[in-house]
Amino acid sequence: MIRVYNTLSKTKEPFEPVSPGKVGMYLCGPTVYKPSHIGHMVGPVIFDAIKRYLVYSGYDVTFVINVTDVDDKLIAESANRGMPMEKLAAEMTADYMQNLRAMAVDSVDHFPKATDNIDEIIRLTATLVDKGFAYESKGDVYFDVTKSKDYGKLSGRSVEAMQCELSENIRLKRNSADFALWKSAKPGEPSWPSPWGNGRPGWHIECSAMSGRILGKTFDIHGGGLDLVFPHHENEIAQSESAHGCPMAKYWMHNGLMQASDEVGKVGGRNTRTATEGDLASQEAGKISKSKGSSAFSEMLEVFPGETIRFFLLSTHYRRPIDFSNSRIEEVGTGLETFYRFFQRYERVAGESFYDLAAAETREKGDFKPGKDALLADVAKHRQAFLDAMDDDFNTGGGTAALFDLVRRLNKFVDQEKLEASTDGKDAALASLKQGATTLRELGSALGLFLKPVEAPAEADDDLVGGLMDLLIEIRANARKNKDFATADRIRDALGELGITLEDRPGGTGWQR
RNA sequence: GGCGCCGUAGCCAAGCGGCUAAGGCAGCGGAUUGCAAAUCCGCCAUCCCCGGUUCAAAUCCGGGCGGCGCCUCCA
Repeated sequence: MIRVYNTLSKTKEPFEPVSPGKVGMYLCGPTVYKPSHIGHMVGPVIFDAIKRYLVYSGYDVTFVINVTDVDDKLIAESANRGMPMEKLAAEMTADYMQNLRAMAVDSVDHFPKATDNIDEIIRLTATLVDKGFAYESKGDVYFDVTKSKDYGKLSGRSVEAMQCELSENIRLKRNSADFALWKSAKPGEPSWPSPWGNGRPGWHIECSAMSGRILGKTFDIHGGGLDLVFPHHENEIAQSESAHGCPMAKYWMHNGLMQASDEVGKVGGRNTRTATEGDLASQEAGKISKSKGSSAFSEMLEVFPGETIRFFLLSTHYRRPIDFSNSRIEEVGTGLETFYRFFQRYERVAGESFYDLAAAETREKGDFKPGKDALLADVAKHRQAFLDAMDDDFNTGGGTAALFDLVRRLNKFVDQEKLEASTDGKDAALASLKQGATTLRELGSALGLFLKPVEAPAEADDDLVGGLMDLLIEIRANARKNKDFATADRIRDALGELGITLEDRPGGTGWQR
């Protein structure tokens, strides 16, 4: 039984989809007016992992992330750049998509754009006006929060508490907390014809329109950053539920926000990372936000592999805020190496790539009977620990811990059985190892990890380097055979200075950059 | 001011009333190695403070202290 923390109830609830077996999931995506920063990746990575885990658990999941491509910020930025809004939006959307790919976020079924859904937005707005929940005011249309009896139920605010003097520019509204569904166009602004004149959608309405169109009036999971609880999600609820007369989403899930650690910029002096890489995020401590500014995520990807950043994001619970710093990601990367080294080890021992293992795609199929096999008994135990953690509100931190336990157990097995020296007559041990590795692949896949080999730091002359390395290793092997350790160590040390590490293993010498 | 979150080892972090408080990074000791690297084994916390509830609390309640978020645009 999966349990989910619901912001609406502030408790963990058993996860039971509206329609048995089917899950509709909507995540608030970006407003595409600037290149994405790491904060934009948190939600997509987490909800991608959640979708994978739900699919793994046997659900048929439809996952939607919207792209808001018309809004005040877009209009301002495009004017700023002297570029049509559509062109700016297209460029920034492309940047966003590329970043998602790098993070292995590929479980999204729909990326609806606001500008492709203007008709639906107008229809929904008209419905709200017809039903008396919204009113027109000089070409604008506002939602009247006093008409929604439970307005504030998500964020715990009361309409009364939000009342304040109506200032000059919001005199068009009846109450200060009312928000725009439709905004009349000023000259030169992008606009669409509507019953209220030319204009464009307000900020919140596109999510109500698109989630309703694709997932239905009531769907299962609505996600987003904690900062969206108010006003964005509160207003979505007001719009959708007033228009449809039924709950918008059953579970509201909010991820913690990424914080830029104040040590950013100071780390790295010690070893490999240098000061130039120090300000991938804001130099300022505190939340990474638009107003504070932070570097483009694409630049970060030039320094860290996508999978390392993904693992970093998944190594803690999604509701917790995460402090970002380069050193933290480096540490996580060090931990990830343990897995990658095991994959290479597995390939040497088993003669097949870890990435070619056909793992079960559902937890049901992945279940196996360990019998009296001591290794498999432990594998099953760690697998269960992983499932228990994930079932408990998608505790990816606990889940990754189980993954570490699992590799360690597998490495220990390879050591004990001396599989690296020789596998002759060890078919049974190999079979057990394969089952263990397959389980690791199964669980990793459920989080969107270890999907495909990390790209080697590709250098054009790999053949040449490979040939030279073979030669050096051969020369060194001869030296070692002759107890000429001076020569052997000279070779290893010199390579070390070039950033190449030699590993003498039972089966021969290997190397890595 | 209103709403809310957090405080577990040097650092990150799981844990949500009851087994010896997961896991990662760093460090130390050992096995292995010609020496290393990798791997494995071991060591490294009574959970911010003070009260209370309970047979039993890191886990619940109250009060402090210390971080932080939202209330305006934000994933």
